[in-house]
Amino acid sequence: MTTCDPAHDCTNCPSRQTTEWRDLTGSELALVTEAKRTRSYDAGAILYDQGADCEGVYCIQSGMIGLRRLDEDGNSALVRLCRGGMTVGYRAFLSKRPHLNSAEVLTPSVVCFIARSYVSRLLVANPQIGQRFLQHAMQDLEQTEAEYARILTSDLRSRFMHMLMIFYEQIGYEDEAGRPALDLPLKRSELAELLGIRPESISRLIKSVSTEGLLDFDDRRVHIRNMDEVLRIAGATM
Amino acid sequence: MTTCDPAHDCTNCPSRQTTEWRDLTGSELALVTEAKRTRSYDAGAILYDQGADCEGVYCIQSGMIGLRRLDEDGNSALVRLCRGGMTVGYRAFLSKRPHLNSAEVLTPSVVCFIARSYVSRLLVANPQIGQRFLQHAMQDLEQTEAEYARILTSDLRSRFMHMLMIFYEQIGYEDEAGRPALDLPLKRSELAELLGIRPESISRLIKSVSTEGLLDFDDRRVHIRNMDEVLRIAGATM
DNA sequence: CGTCTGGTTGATCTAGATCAACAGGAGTGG
DNA sequence: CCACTCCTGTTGATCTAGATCAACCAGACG
Repeated sequence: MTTCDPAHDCTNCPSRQTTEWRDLTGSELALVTEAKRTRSYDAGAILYDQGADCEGVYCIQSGMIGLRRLDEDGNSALVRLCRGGMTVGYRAFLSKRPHLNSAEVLTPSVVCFIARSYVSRLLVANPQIGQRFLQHAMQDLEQTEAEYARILTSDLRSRFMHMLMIFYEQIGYEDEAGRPALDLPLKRSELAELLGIRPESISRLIKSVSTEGLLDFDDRRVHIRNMDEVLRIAGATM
Repeated sequence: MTTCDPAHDCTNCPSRQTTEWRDLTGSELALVTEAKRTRSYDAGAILYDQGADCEGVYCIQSGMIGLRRLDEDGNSALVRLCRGGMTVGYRAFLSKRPHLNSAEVLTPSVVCFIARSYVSRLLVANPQIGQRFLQHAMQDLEQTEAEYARILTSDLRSRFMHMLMIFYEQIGYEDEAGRPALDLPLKRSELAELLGIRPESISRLIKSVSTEGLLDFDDRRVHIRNMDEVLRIAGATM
């Protein structure tokens, strides 16, 4: 399921500049490099379980991690997606309480684990890190609240288009014909879990926007045929 | 619309113990007492507008404030309720960016305003305050994410019951007959905005749970007739 | 007295849920 | 190699929860 690859060195890690670790000094970096455990994970692997105590934080180098929330009745929802350059599991660390979500590997990923004790040490050594965590929390809060407001006011089609545009911003490209395109990193059922609907409804939604000529879906590949209209439906504030 | 009442003194303010100001020392408290502006607001007043720059933070002494988000199409949703002992407007202060929501007075309220410059000074003088703000952000994030997950997985009836139970925890009491009861602080249309539905749907929802004998609604007064069942529908994790 | 706001009700429409069937791979094991 | 199951996705038929539009009612307030 997982393999270990200790070759990575945080000093040159390209992801680090976007994480809370960007302010580390040379000696602190050396500490992290020594402390971290780098591993590759296949899709389906679990970084940590909802309800488990926090053992440390996870720095994503590449791949996609989903934060999943399970309720009492066994319903689950994907509440957040995390990609390379993001740190997950930090909230349980800061709050000193159990994880509220589980972290599931959605696409093959390379992730560095840094144990709680080291993070604590770094936090004491470099107060800047605390600031970065605060910023991270604020950013997560803004994003979640925006999605929350969107779900209360917008219909499904608008939320679906918005989700696609988020993906496009992150991993969009131009196809051979110069058209905007993207390769969805998730399967249909995961898209459904992000929107809080059933997989069947995703199928029908895709079919309807396809027949209207807005987008072309070929398995996970999406070609955007009418960007203006897609953006209009998704809503101005992207 | 509003009246000014400078008589309040933060030193004895009962709300302070639950806010980020709980760690203030004597001299810092004196600064706040001097800096703050205490006012009474009627329902409908606006503390700040979505998109406006942050001028300071608002300490709620009593009453209920709603944070409202407006989207491009003019749809609005109530994304958060804030009561006495809570500080609002702190996020725009921390992020140094415009307010993402507007703050609207929902029931007559007494609110202290503390200008940005003073908050900055306090933040420098007492680093504990920064910690408190981080905790506040983390708490808001937890709450919003929990609601977000709930909306994705639960049906309307469950969310409605959950909302009522939240109110009950905060302002519930026992009626003459010893039954659990509460007085809703909001009008029907505001309840609807919290759930992202139409006022007509709230009416019908109330009618249906009433005829089932779960609850009695008399205008804004609610008597809970079958607490076990209400809790079951609301979901275990309250 | 008229007007306005907040709330309820009725009739109808529609978006998703639900349940069931089925199709195409990808393994897996004979 | 084939037969098998598992997994993912699609489609169809039907049902239901809310939206929508319209009417109406009660109280507050000029």
